[in-house]
Amino acid sequence: TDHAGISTQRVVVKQLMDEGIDYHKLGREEFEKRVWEWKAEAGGQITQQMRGIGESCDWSRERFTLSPEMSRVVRKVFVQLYNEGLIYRETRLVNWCPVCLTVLSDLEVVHEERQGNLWHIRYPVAGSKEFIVVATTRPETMLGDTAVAVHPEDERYAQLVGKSVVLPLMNREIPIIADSMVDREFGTGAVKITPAHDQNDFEVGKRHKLAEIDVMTDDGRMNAAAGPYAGLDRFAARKKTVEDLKALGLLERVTEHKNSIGICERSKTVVEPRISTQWFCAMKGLAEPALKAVREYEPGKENTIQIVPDNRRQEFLNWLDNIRDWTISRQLWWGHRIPAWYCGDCEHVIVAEEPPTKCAKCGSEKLTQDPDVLDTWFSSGLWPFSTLGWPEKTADFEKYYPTSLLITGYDILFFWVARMAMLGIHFTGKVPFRAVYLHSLVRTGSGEKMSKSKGTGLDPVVLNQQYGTDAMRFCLASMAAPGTDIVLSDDRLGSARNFANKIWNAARFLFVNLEKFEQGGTAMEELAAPEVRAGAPYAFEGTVPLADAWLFSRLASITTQVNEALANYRFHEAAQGVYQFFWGDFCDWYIEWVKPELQNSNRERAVVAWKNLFAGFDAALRLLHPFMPFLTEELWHQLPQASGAKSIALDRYPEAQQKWQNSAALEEFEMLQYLITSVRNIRAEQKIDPKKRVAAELLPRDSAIKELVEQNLETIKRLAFLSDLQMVTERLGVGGAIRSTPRFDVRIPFDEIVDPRVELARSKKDIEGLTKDIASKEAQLGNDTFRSKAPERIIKGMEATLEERRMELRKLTDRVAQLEKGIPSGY
RNA sequence: GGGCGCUUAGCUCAGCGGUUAGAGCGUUCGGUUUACACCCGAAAGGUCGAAGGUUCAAAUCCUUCAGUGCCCACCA
Repeated sequence: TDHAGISTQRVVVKQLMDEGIDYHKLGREEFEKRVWEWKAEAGGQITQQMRGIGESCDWSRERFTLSPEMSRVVRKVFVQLYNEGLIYRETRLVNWCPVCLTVLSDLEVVHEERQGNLWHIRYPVAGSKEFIVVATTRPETMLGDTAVAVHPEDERYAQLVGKSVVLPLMNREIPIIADSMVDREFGTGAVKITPAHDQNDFEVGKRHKLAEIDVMTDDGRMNAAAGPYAGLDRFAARKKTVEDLKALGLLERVTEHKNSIGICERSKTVVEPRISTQWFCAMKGLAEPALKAVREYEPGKENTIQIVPDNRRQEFLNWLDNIRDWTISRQLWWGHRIPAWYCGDCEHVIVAEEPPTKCAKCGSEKLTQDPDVLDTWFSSGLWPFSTLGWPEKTADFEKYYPTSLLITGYDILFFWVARMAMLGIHFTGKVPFRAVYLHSLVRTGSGEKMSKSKGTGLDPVVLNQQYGTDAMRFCLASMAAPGTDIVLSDDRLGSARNFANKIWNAARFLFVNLEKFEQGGTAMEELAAPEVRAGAPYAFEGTVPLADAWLFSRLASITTQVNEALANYRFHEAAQGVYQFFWGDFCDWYIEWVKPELQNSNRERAVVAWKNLFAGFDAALRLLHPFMPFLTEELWHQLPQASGAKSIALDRYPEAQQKWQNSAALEEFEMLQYLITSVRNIRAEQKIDPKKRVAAELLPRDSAIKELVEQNLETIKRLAFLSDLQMVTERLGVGGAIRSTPRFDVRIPFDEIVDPRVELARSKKDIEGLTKDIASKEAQLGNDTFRSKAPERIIKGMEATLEERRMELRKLTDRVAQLEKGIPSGY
């Protein structure tokens, strides 16, 4: 964890204020003590939360940026950068927060488009009755004006350049100068120059050697230099100056103007550009190698960094390309004190890791340390190596650096990731991480960024209580498509909770039935599938039951799919894959299918069923474990084969087994699924009494399918709720509702209460879809260019389906004709 | 002013060159089949923002446009 300089200081300052204590009066040392006390509580809370949501960390390696060890690294790094000339101290115009009372880096200033005004003010030209009209968005800063600038080639003002104006309200004479920075098109083409309060003006001031008159205090009020306005808040001063100008007849007009305002990221106050002496870090040289490492990334290439998702990579490169120097000092008390001392006698600056006793230049002992601290991100930027014991060549450092992966939100790509990349490479010569995964941010229902101050944040602890930690984790993972943000909804969370519940219930089914089975005298251990841990299903010698072969084949593809998704940081695909497998395949089909087998009076067969059931469940739990750690860990330990193992987290993650792939079983099982679904569909469509078992007829078109159905007849009858499934050899007539595939037709005859009109409507609708499809396929296959250019497998596949569809269409057309001709009486 | 996204079923979103476009929720119909109603079974619902273009083939690639969101930037 980092010490979060500004935010933490703000919190504690406020806390003190509530107690009626002014932190300035408390003094630095006492204040720091208070912050440490606060940190002891809050810091614990954060790691508690992390544990609560199931983050799996090596907690023994927890580090804090302000610890003595980390602080030592910070000083070492600072001194080295200083000696290399990369850290320097300078007076320039910086971003100042009048509430936090500190300088801010460019990144800590967020820009907001706001509706403002453009005030056109008359500045009287000295010794004449003329005016020059300037346009400004910040009239209060005119109190610090030291010139008026026009464009050198602007004919309108050419004769005025070199003359001066009398600054209204202050009655100070200031020059009219020419500078090409002025945009002739904007406003009046004449600009007031306030070097102490505007970046552009500051530069103009430097070029023309203008005085810099700071008219504000550090907390955003007008100071003595503002004359009669002294003491007024800057916004009150704006109002007052405008009123006074108006009274003097010097306000020509006011127009509306949209402009972007810099806001302090923490306090949300309008940031004030202010002249100040600060410490800076030169970035160009540091950025270059980091830029190279990211730009030259290729899989496997040494010392490069992969950024995921890819579009963030371009963002990263653009930012580093245009990087500007980093303001690293902060006027705070909570943080790493800058290791610089000033000599009270000769003003020499000493930068050292340890406090010096006397001035290196004049020997004076009157040394005072710089009161400022470093930007929090300075120490955070050292994280990957500072935490591993650098600069010592520790075993940890040797082993874990460069780290493999950094996971963080994209909102701190520049703040943190870029700085780690730059500093890591600079100090160790190696990239700090080989890959960066930038995850989505969770947004509110209306798509806004969550905000504590607006109260629109979602508390993970509350969500955990409402839905369960596993459900929340699974929900987040399943929605984490890279490149888009997540809008958490109750619906989605609810469905994840239902999933957790489903897993729980499936387990309950297993264990309840296991109890019954064990009473039959089989020991738990005998049901273990020991080879599962090595990635192989146990009961695969000899004849494999179809459903088992199918399940493990499905498992093989899901495992491949999940592993691939994880390797490519496509967590949502992984989560959705396991969901589908567990609920759709394992629960809805497999468990239902093997239920009777589990209590089969044939002991041997029952044992096989149990072993495979456990093996499948085991694999599913393992696949699910990263998403739902608590539930899976708990359930896994109850499985027979888990005995002795420490933790599912420490056991192996499933790898796809080639030998489980079984396309024949897949195809056969799907055929039976289709058969069962067809019957269910007819039942539902025909509103057959759900309590009524009906008899159906089946016309198999080849002996293989006939055999297949015969072998699984009892299961099919059970799952399709049939009293009988009669094999027939003759073509099925219209006397019922029919579903067809190329390999079989199935029919429920009319005497089982079937309404021919429903069947007729259904057939007509099917014909419509088929006709359209056939037409489009025929058109494509009839196209010579398609035939010559499209790949063979596409053409072959399309031809085959076309043939099937045509056959189906013929059958349907026939049936419709017959139905229309002779709907039995009574309907 | 630059850059990056997004626009697909009523809602929230996947899919991002190939054979009748998917999920969850919602909706409709049916259900006390000894794990689960936080459930089971079945179904309806989309000319994939608009217009052009590339291609044998486009939701998927390109261009323009229209909405919308975000990031970056020193237009007073």
